[in-house]
Amino acid sequence: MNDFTRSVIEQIRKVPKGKVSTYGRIAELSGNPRAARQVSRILSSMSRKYNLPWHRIINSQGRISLKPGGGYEEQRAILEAEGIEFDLYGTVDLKRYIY
DNA sequence: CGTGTGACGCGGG
DNA sequence: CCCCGCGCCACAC
Repeated sequence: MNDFTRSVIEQIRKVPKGKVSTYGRIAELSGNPRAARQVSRILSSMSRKYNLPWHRIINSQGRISLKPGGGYEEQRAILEAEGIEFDLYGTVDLKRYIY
């Protein structure tokens, strides 16, 4: 595992319950602003093993990136259980919930 | 070693 | 808001 990956795991773990962050933001904090895609890949392949709060990472538009039937419902349910509110378009107010 | 694939992001229509 | 294109990048074939 490289330094970037280690940093991504560390940064994701810092996002507190009731807050969210974005793939791009985690990538920035980890030293590579252009690696948002890698962050998403790390989440999908290592969330279990490294016990990551994967559900707290959404896209830059404030929307869940998983597809309906592909995890969307689960992620949304967990976030709502943590107090995150979604508008009728499935968008969360990043100004309010970003970490 | 090319080619296709995303849990991405940004701009534009 | 939706849909596209383009750039980006590790990874599976």
